[in-house]
Amino acid sequence: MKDISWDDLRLFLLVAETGGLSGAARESGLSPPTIGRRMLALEQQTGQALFARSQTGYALTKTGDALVGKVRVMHAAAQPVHSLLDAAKETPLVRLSAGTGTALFLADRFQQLSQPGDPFRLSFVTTEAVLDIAHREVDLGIRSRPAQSGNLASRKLANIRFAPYRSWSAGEPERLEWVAMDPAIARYPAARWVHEQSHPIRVLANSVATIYQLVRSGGGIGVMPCFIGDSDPGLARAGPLIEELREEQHLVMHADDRHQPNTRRVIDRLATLYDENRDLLAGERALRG
Amino acid sequence: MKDISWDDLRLFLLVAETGGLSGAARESGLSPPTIGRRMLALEQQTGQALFARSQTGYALTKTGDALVGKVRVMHAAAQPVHSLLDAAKETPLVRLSAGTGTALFLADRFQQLSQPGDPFRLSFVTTEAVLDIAHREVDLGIRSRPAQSGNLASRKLANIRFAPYRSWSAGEPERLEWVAMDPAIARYPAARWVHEQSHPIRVLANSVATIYQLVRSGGGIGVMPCFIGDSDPGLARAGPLIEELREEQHLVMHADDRHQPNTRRVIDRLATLYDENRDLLAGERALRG
DNA sequence: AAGGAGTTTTTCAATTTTGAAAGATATAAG
DNA sequence: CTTATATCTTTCAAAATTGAAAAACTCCTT
Repeated sequence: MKDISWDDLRLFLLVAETGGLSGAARESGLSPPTIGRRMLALEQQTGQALFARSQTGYALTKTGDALVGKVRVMHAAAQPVHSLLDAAKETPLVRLSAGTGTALFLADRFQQLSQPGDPFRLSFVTTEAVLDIAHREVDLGIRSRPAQSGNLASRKLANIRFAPYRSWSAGEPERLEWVAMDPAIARYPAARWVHEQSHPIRVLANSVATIYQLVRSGGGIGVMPCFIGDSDPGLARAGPLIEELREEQHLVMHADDRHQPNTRRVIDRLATLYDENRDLLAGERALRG
Repeated sequence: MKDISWDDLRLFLLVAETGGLSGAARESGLSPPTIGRRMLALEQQTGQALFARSQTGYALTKTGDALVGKVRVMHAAAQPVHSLLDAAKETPLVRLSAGTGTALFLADRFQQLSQPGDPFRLSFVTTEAVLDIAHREVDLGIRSRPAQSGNLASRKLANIRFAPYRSWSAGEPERLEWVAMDPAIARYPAARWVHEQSHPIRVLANSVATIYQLVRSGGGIGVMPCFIGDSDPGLARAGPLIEELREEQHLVMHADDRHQPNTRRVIDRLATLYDENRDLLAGERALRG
């Protein structure tokens, strides 16, 4: 395999955590010479020294130090794989995934989505990551793009506009610096836009909800969807609608679930909610400018 | 290696995505017979049929379907490993990690943490996951436990109390159902507490911030730290402080960073902020009950 | 200072994995 | 219906990996 072996990364993590080959050997069931060789091969393949080797064990280099943090994340992501085989019994849930910004919007109107007497529970999965509906990570997802693969279906919910916002009490926009998404994780045009201007950036965040909170508390100007900014009387627009930033929101579902009663109900309610708020989503309900 | 090979999981993902052995072979550089064998071995090791095999390719079984979603998450988690070697140049950041609930508290008081003229930028990493400070995932973390490993240092910030909250406008607490953390991911006592009572649960969420938002919009009663609930005039306590739920917050840092000027500054500011809000954090500043 | 424990590295034979080639099968096109 | 194409499975020899054993080294205890 031309790519770096995931198994080697896993061994790397064990060596790093135990501080040597013997410890990693105990954990993995492989022999110390095998592990030593694979770490050497990993270093050669990557062209990076990951360890400072000594008779008493392996210490991480600076690069190794940085790498181990990222491999831990991988390791954490592998845990659900193991859990899968202990498949727990299912409780009737409808899992709805949305980004943190959209979740703010939905939570405020939650009463329309989940009602007393419903024969299911709604589970909000609030994340900036895109979870896989085709493979049942969640049941429904609110996405910026329609379904693309054959076993997914989607329904367009709305057009979304963006504008810069500031706290109403924050003073003159010209004096304010900006709140931005961390460029290392900025994935959408709206997340990247600030970095493409020459605005001074004061603070970074890793989610739309955090940007909203920072702006709300006077942290500066932040770009966010109008449905967030225009819903909060404590915020004011700090400039016009941003023409380049137009998104759509689509409700994506597994095609097999469209007519499943509980999911159907949530779908219909979402459609109604979005319909009633069409102008807010489109940036036509500015409270303050 | 006694555990399931990560490389096999990766191949599994390739087979699933391409629909067969040839596609996976093209992507991986391995031969079709090799991949076929490894998938067979994976199935045998796990005791699960992951594929429906045919002359025209491999289709996923239901179990395979469920598994592929989780392997995708692993795959996504592996991306930063690759990025690491293209180490971008560093901009002076101080990365502060906090859970979504704590991030709400900090964002509201952001002006105390980051000030004009600072020679660094603050990067909020808002997550419910515990990021690794020893290995430089973040610079500072607000944790419920003090530092335990030798190369970390910590400083206690506060004692934290919890109470149930409802929206002030939501009506009689006795009639309300509860908003809870999804038990599948509930890690702390505060997240599990609701499930240990006999309260009817109306909706699940995956973060403290989402619980807060849901409660705020009348979704029901939710347990949250007092520093969140008592900071919002729109919320009221729905019962007394919960005696069983007491947490501490500690500021954890890499021992080498304690005296690094930018980090030092953030540390001192956090300490001051927490000191000034000691009573709020301890549940002694109830707005409404 | 000597001995013991623990760790890493090297050597070599055994075991495992791999891919080339051949065979089998399904599907599409003529 | 026949032929061509694409894909998967099986066989076998070559290549790669592995672990046992021995050697080398460091650190700690007596």
